[in-house]
This record gives sequence, structure tokens and C-alpha cells, in this order.
Amino acid sequence: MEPAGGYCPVYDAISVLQEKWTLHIVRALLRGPLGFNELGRAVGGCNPATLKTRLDRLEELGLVTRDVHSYMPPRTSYQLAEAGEALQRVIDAIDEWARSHLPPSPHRRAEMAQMAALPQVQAS
Amino acid sequence: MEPAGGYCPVYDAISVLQEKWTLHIVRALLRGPLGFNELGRAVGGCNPATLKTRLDRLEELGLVTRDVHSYMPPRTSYQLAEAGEALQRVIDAIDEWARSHLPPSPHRRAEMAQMAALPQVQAS
DNA sequence: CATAGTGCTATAATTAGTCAAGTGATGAAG
DNA sequence: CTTCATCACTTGACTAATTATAGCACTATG
Repeated sequence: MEPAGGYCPVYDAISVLQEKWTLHIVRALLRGPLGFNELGRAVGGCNPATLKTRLDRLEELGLVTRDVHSYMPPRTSYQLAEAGEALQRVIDAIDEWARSHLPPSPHRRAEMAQMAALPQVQAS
Repeated sequence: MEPAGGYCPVYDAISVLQEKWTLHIVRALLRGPLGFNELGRAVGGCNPATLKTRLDRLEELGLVTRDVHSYMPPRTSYQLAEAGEALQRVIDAIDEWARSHLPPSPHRRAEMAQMAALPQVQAS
């Protein structure tokens, strides 16, 4: 699983970032630290097993830090380390690309059609 | 599988880009159009079944165009459409992040160690 | 006292991705 | 002239990743 000629950091980076939920997790944490379940909900339906796997990975890569406030009752918070926050640029780039070049999904297209059909409502 | 509050294009974008091999494919095509097997090799060993699935998806999203030059013998070339090329910004952002914040993989670390010539250690 | 919440973990089932082989025409090599 | 490789894939069997579901030990709320 290597690029044709030699090793490059971008290849590695892509391989990390393409893991399912990873970018969603980072994006959620960019707004501030969250607890485990809280994060799961923010991310939109990632199940706990996968979430734990990802968070462990992100922690070992130094993108995320885990603070255990109390064991019982359990209370933990996850937040981005510096390397994690630096992904803001990547998310921003994706954001910009999405708005200008990604065709809306069927679901969103339906929603937009609905909004367009309704009488004008002030959307700020 | 939706974010907590409403739908946003970034979420959709991330969901597309996190599919395995997708970003690798885009990155390979950024250097110019490629044939099917050629692309598979450039991408670093993606198998044909997955490659086809991804390319079909990218085509339907309008990121990639497929040109069939001849059916038999088969000759096809894949290249980025405008929306695909626009991902250059995203790749660039990942590139920059990778260089400054991603710890080298074990493999690369081994390579670098070798190059940096460990002090007084002779690997024979 | 039942219910919902915390951060997980275990098990099983589903889904996604991989591997190996094959297709059918063609060009190159033996 | 036979064999082999190459092109762009397809097929089917397999494995790895992700999911649903349940549960743990415990607190806080109603």
C-alpha cells in the first residue's frame, strides 16, 4: 500500500484522514471539547466501538487529547491537540470546495426544493 | 447518518472524500489523465473492483470524466473535471498539514533513521 | 424505584474492501 | 506460430471494517 515511487507524507496523511468518521470527529471537536457520547452524537451516528477505535488512533497520532475527569461516574473529555486544530485549514478547504463544486445530495436537494417552494422566510 | 442539526454540504463532502482510495485517486489524476490499470498502480495497489466503484462514484458526482478511446482492444482514460481539479486546494491543505503536523509512519521513520545515520550504530 | 445519562466493552451480523482468476482482442517476444 | 503480457474490467470467494445491540458500574433526576 505505497505510492508508486517512494514514500510521501501526503500519502500517509490521506490514509489517516480517509478512515471513516475521522474528519467528522475532528470537525466536531474544532468547535470545542466534547465527552464521548456527546461526540458520538455530534458526529452523527457513529457507534461507540468505531468511535473508540478512531479516538485511540487520533490520540496516538497526537491529534487529540483525552482527559479523564472521573472514573465513576465516568466523565471524560476529548479535545484537539495542536496538530488536530491545524486540520482547520483542511476542513476549510473542504468546506469551500463543497459549496462551490459538490452537487447537493438527493436528500438535501429535496430539502432545498422544499425551501424554495415555501414563501420567503428570512434565513440569515 | 446525519449531523446533529440539519444538513450541511461539508458533512456530505467529508462523507464522499473519506471513502477509501478516493483522495489517492484524485491526487494521482491531478498530475494528468491516466488509464485504468495505470491509475490503479499510481494510486498504490488499489484493486480493480474498488477502483471501478470509486471511479463510477466520482464520475456521477462530476469530479472525473471517462473517455473511451477504443473498445477492443480496450483503451480508456480518466481525467479530472473542473470540480475534481478544484480539490487541488484540499490536497494542498493536507500536504501542508502532513509536513508540519503528521508524525512519520513507522516505515518512514525507519527510512529516515537509516538516512540520518544513527550515532555510533552500525547496521550491517 | 424506574428511567436516562455517563464512558465504554463484548458479541454477532452486516457491509465494504480485497484477492485471484478470467474475458477477448491485440501486440510483442520466443 | 505459440505463448505471454496488456488493456479495462467482471465475477465470486474471502476477509477486514463497521454496525447494531446489549450490557456494565454507577449517578442523577423524577
